Amino acid sequence: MDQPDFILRPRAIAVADALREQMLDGVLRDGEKLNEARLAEALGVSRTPLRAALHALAAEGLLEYAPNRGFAVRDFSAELIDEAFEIRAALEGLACRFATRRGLDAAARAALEAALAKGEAVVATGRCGPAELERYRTANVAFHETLLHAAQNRQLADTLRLVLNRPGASLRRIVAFTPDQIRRRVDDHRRILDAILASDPWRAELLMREHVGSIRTAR
Amino acid sequence: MDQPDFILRPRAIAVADALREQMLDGVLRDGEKLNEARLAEALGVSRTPLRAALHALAAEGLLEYAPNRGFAVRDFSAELIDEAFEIRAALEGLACRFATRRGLDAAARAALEAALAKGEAVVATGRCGPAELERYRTANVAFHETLLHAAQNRQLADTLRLVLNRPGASLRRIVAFTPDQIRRRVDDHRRILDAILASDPWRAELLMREHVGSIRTAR
DNA sequence: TCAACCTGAATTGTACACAATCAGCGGGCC
DNA sequence: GGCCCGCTGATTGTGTACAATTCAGGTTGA
Repeated sequence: MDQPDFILRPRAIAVADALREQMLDGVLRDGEKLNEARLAEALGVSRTPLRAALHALAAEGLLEYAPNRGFAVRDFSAELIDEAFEIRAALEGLACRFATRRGLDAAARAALEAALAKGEAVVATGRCGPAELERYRTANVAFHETLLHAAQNRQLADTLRLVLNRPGASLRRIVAFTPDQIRRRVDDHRRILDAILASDPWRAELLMREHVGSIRTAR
Repeated sequence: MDQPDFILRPRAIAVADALREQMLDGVLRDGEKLNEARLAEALGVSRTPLRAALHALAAEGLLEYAPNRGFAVRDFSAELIDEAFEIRAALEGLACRFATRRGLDAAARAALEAALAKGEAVVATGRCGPAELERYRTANVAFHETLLHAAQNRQLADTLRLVLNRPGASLRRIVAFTPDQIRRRVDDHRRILDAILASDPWRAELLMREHVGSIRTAR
């Protein structure tokens, strides 16, 4: 949505997106060394835009870079993912406080209510097959993204985006697999929204922080 | 220290560092459009490594990028700097908690004590001329960097580093200009260290968060 | 007067060729 | 046998040429 598709995106940008995707999907394995010539051919571009993308991804922290030795996929062990979740919890808590302080506009409020309702509808089924999990996942992503947007803080959005791009720390990843767990997480969302609507920034922050932080240990 | 100087650093890396420096020093002005050909000549390199550096800096959030339209220095208004300080406060608070949870080794403890003693020595003079401010600045940087290192969390270090690189949010920037203000900030450091040594992670986090957050409003 | 539209100069995006550096390995030396 | 040295193929780093796109301006037409 940021990039209208009638604008031809430079290959460097498209390649960076593709690689990010491949890392999230696990096509590129942890610690894997990236050979520029082979990778360029596989992606159908020359080494020039590829290298620009690699430098960008290294700056984002997704790749390791050693001079004259090339790029390698950074390995995200379980411990590192735990760390990422704690950072994510702190930053999303912040976003929640900012959004509360600033106040929700009608659109944001409607979007949050809709996401919440969708989650509660999943809970109401009492089931948690693949279809339910998928519906819950999209509701969850919508809830968190809407809140981040409502914080209207681009620095925070950028910083958080970097953390969310880490494999294993993505918003897409859900940790609730039983009806009770989903119920608990949707209930978290309800309370968070209540705190925001009650204009209680610190409570909103605390609840969000706890909500995200609980993912870490819930594995 | 990360990069022994007998390794010849690629131009792309050196150029990125130089540009970062120029942005912190205000040589490159906010919002300024960067012309690749001119910039490359000014830095004495070709456009190839320059463009790699630009893509990296854009990924770090220091530059704006628009396809086919090039790179521009991101402008950091007072409001954006406030936002950066709130993020910094949250992340440094986190670092403080991690360091406490993990426990300080002898070297870290000694370094923190030394930085603190240096700050207290400045306070003891009762003066705050340029020399005192400079001594306080180095003590302050040492205190915060040591703590970040002691957290032993590379993801957090990377994330925080990005925020610290934002012009105006740097560690080098000090906000205490009267003896009383310096006294207060050194006293903050003392309390933070006390909490860490007392193995009180949450108090350590809270104190650090307040300490950094107070910079924002202290302007 | 003003908007739409050419047009070419400036600027960015990409490919490729070549230089610099590294990793693996075999041979000589102690 | 173990260590150092220098070679060689492979890989990364950089410069340069050219293609693609944007932008400023002047021109034309309603």
